[in-house]
Amino acid sequence: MVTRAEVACRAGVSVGTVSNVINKKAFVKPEYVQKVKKAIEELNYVPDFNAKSLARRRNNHIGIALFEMTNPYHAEVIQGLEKYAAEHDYIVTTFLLDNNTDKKYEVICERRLDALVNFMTNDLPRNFIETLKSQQTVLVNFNPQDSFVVMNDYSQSMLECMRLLHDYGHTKVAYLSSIDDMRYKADKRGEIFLTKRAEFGFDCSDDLVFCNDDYMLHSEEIGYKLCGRLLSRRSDVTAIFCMNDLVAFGAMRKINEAGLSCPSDISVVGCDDIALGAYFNPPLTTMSFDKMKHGANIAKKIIEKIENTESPYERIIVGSELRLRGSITKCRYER
Amino acid sequence: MVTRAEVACRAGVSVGTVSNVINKKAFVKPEYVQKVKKAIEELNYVPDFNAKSLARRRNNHIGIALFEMTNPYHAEVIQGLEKYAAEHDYIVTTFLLDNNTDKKYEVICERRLDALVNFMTNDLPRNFIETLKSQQTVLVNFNPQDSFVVMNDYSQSMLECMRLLHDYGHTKVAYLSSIDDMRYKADKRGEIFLTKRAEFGFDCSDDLVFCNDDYMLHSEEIGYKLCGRLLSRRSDVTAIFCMNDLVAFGAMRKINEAGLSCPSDISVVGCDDIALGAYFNPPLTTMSFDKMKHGANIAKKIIEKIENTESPYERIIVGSELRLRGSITKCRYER
DNA sequence: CTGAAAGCGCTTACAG
DNA sequence: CTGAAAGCGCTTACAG
Repeated sequence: MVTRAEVACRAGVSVGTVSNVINKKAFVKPEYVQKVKKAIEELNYVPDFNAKSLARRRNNHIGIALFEMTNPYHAEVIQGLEKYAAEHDYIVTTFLLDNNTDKKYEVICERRLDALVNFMTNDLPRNFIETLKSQQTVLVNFNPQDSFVVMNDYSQSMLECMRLLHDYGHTKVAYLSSIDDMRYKADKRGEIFLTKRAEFGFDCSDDLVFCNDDYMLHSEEIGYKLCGRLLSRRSDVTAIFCMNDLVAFGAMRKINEAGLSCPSDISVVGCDDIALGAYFNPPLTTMSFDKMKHGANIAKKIIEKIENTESPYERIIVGSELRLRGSITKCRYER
Repeated sequence: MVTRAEVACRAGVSVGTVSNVINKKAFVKPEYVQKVKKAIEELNYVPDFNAKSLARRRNNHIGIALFEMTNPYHAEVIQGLEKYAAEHDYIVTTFLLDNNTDKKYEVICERRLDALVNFMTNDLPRNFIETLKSQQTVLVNFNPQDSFVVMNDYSQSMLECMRLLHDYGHTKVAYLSSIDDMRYKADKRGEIFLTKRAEFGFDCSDDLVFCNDDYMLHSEEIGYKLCGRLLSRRSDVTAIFCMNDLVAFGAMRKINEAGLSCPSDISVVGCDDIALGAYFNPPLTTMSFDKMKHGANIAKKIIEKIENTESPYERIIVGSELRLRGSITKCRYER
């Protein structure tokens, strides 16, 4: 490996000067600039970012805490995030916190990340967060007082969809949540469904709401399982809100296996508009927002905060719109 | 940030000794071990992995070159890879090479990765590869002479499936490839289809084979597009092999939109068995292999090679098995 | 404007 | 077995 010293030597300048031409921080006599560039070219010199990091005490490294990599929703958000980050010389690495988490908390801390985005649904240990804070790591989706908090505002499209189902004559409308009971009520979607369903004339029974109780399950499995419970408890259900598209896929599978049909027997609505939703049969109605742009926005906030500690933590709110597709239709009892 | 020096000071030993107890490389008097551990505990000391990397000239960092993050196939493989890697103290970061690639090649080189896995379908520039080699980066899926090469052996399940379609009375069988003409023939699946279809009595016309010609498209879009071409050219087709499950989803969508039905009009077979395939309507028949385990195996080979340069580059071959589901059935003309 | 030098937080021969 | 010290490849005040 050729180092900066060799470049300096060949260019006949000091290492500091080489740094200055590479980082364009200070003015360097054009003649030297040329010499240095030539030396870099000839030696095929590639700077060592890790050494740079140590000296600058900044890594240009953003971490993402995830439970599973196979959720296309996160994949799209991360893709947008990593794209923006890359344009600003940051790399982003994902940490799977599905097992052996204590060790992984350590690993994350040791890497001295500049920022960590939390996409887990369960809580992370307090001392882990404290260590991160003491390292000045910029946090996303931890406690509001010391991190950015990303909020999806589904209220408009949720209401729009509820109105539509009402107009279609549905009254036995269920809700399947991939998060547990407590969180479900805090989640905007759940809250709106709970508080507004009476207004739309929906049946307000408790047994139309099902929450996940097993953290190890993937969303599609959750949807499948919860829909099974729903059908056995309330065979009169005619429409289902699902907390995300994967839950909806699981529910649709269960509906098919039960010998029923979506949408003619049961309408299904998902959330997040992952790319494959439009490819399903029937295509999935869902609440959509620009996930790539959202990811890029998160990255932007993070980088601003890293490069200017003064910039405040705030909420990042994203709106959504209803994407109407074949998975919902008029209530069968209305025809 | 508390450093190793402070720990040493509080424990009344030298930094070297602290290193020795942390890394367990040399025997340290038990009394000192205790003191050091106590100091670490009290000071809440977390080692700096980047500094360690610089000194050891090894990063414990594996990179993955990807075109898109939303392909669930790669997601699963990467998940297995990252899990194994994490257990061995490596982190893995993905680099999206979908745009601005020159800059990203630089970034990758600057990070001094210990290994890079190539999941791109197009070629990477020679000088990029050369730089990586000069850095001793362990390569996967580059040229066979200087990298591991991962091969999926679909031949058994491919033949099994061809036999089944034959038994079901299909003769107008198409193949949709998400990679271009040249690569398609080199790919095992394509090769087998091409060379064996006569044996199974399939129609051997060229216009039953369609290859992708647009690198910017995602697999599901490719399947949708190619299936459109296929249907307009050969409305008599009764079965379709798709190069992967996403291509199959695209094809199925097109079939539905054309007013046809899968499988009663056209049987569809995918490849890779991504998790959502079983959730489709109809559930997708596909060629399956354990992607997590496969990813873990790649990680294992990589780490062996990093930690023992002598260990040779070899081929990593994975077998597959047919996963029979609802998307294929008897040829409609046979009933 | 440029060079010499200290420093970033570790590891690792090398003496003792 | 342990400590002092050089070194990893950069950055960045500080003189000049």
